[in-house]
Amino acid sequence: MSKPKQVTIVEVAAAAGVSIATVSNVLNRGGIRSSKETIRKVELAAEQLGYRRNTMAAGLSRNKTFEIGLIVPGLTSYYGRLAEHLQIEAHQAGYHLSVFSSGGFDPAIERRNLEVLLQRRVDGLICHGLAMGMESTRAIVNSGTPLVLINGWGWPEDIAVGAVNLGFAEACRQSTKLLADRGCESLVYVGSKHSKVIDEQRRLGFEAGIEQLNRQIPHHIVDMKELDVEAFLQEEIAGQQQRVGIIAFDDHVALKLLSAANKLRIDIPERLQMISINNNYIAMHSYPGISSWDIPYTLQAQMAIHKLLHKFGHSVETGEEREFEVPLTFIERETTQLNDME
Amino acid sequence: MSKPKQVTIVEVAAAAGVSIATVSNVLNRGGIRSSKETIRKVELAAEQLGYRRNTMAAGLSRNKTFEIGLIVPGLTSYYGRLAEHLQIEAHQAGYHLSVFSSGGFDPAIERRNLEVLLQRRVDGLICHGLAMGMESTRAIVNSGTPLVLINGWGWPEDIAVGAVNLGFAEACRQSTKLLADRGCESLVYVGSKHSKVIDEQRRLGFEAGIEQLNRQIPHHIVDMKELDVEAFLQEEIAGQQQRVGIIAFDDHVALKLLSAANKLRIDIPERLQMISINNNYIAMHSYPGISSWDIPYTLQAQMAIHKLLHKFGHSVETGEEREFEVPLTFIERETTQLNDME
DNA sequence: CTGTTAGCGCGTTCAC
DNA sequence: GTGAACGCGCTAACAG
Repeated sequence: MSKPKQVTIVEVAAAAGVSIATVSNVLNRGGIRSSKETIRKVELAAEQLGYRRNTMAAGLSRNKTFEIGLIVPGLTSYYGRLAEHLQIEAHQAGYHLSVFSSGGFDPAIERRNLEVLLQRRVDGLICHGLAMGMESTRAIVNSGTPLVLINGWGWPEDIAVGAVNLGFAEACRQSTKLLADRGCESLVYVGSKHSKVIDEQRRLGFEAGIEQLNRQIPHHIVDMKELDVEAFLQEEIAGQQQRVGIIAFDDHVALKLLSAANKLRIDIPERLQMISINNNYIAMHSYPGISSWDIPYTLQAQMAIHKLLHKFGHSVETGEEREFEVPLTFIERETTQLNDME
Repeated sequence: MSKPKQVTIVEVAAAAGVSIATVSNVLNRGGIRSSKETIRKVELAAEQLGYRRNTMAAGLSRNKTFEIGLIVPGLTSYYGRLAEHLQIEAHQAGYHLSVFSSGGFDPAIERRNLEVLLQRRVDGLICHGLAMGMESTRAIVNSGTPLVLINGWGWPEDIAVGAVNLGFAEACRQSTKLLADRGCESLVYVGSKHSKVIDEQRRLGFEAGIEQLNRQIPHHIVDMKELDVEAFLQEEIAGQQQRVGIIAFDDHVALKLLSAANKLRIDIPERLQMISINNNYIAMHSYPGISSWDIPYTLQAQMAIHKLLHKFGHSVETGEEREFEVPLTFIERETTQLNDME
């Protein structure tokens, strides 16, 4: 069962009593160089017949699709919001964004999605943390399709026209300092190895933060995946008299820690302080509220889209650097606010 | 700056020393009716030249795009996961899914997305809870593109070929009963009017559940949007000696309630019991863990895709009913497990 | 089995 | 200002 035939400009032209070229002119460039009368007739005919322009034919003909492809590891939480904002920015520029999820860093799926997108001849590509490695990426992308990376540090110039990176390292560095200032006598970063590069950035920032402290301070790095949360907290906090500061990979990790702490009746923020990254719904509405680094999605999305538009020849502002760093904003909540500060 | 010219079958044909039709045959139907030798030559040439089939040209030519459009209100949490699963199912059937977010039930954006999708001549459409109303929907969709609704109750046959609906009503009905059985002497449904139809389903289920109880029981319905959570809990629970049962619209709403309850030191589940819908990360990892209704995403996605495939003529199993109801599964956690039951 | 040819729907010259 | 004609890259009949 094939699709019912759709209305084409041929039929509109016939109905309006003009040629197809005229119809194309009117319906395309808003009726430049056409008489008012003609415009009216054409628009009326198009309206009545229910004409809808065929994207494929148009794209084929002018070798431009006005489509941007996005590949993200998933569509939940952070990735989902990013996708939404990118879509908005793309629309605003007259493009539309096709969103593909690579099912959590699966190289095979990622590769297939990339292939699909290139076969559609998208004008540009935005990828979040490529999983498949740059050798094969290069082979695929060398079609001439501009690629912008999000959270891709140190990629060679010949594969990506630019990158928009979140300032995770800096956020973690400052968090370390802040927790130390708040009187934490032991610091730990609870990461998530699964998200390779972005976990690494956080770790680097944490280590840099430790280095910069004026004093020696016990610290270590653990991974949420291989962590018995309650046992960890028991040992880390309940056993000692000091105040411990935790930097959590993101709000999800933070929630787990927080729940365990609540269960163990650990006093927050007296005995345990915590900072997370993402500042999503969880951080805002958990108890106690989690101090967290907010992500400026709009700016991030704008930069990514603008880098592509710039490559397309549109005149838009875009950072000069190939790697643009988007700073996060600290939102303080109860997990770091000492009671006597209220 | 236009795109660099891409390799076409013409060039592959020349390189392989065959005609373009042969190339098309080999590269398309996996080499049916072609000699081994020819296949090898063509594949080699294609490989070396970096040929990549042009989806637009193919689609234009055969009047079929193998593309399915999805419109959801957003891309976070439930919607994001739904999109991911739909994408998987679509891929498995040889289609790909273009995901569009309508920015939280915005009729204008939804309409524009629909328009874009139809201009792309997608083979089918999946929409989650249409916002713009069926009059205008009908006008748009009457292009002959099959439409499957997700969580669309009671839509006329001429606009959608079917619907896949989650059993919210039933879940809420059973929740009501369960809470009553657990000794709750007062019940309240905390909804979210913003999500019209799915809120309504829950409400109906709640009311049905109340009706079916053997005894009279105080109950009412409130909306999270216009709720001072702490004041609400104070009045509802702290002031009385009875045990209160709450059914929350989803895990997000539940988290807010839970946090307030924790803050007020309300004993859960002795004084307050709670059941939510969605069973996402929050329900699983909050403290105490929230009893919640799990959504069978895979089944839901399969049904939706299969309804479309069926319409396309593929022979797949699909429920006979136009509206297929997907049942939720109850996952019990601490918010309803009385201590003496451990 | 392979090649020839006629579209698919639209954008874009050019003449008129 | 308008219309005829060609091309975009590919598929689908047919011929051979």
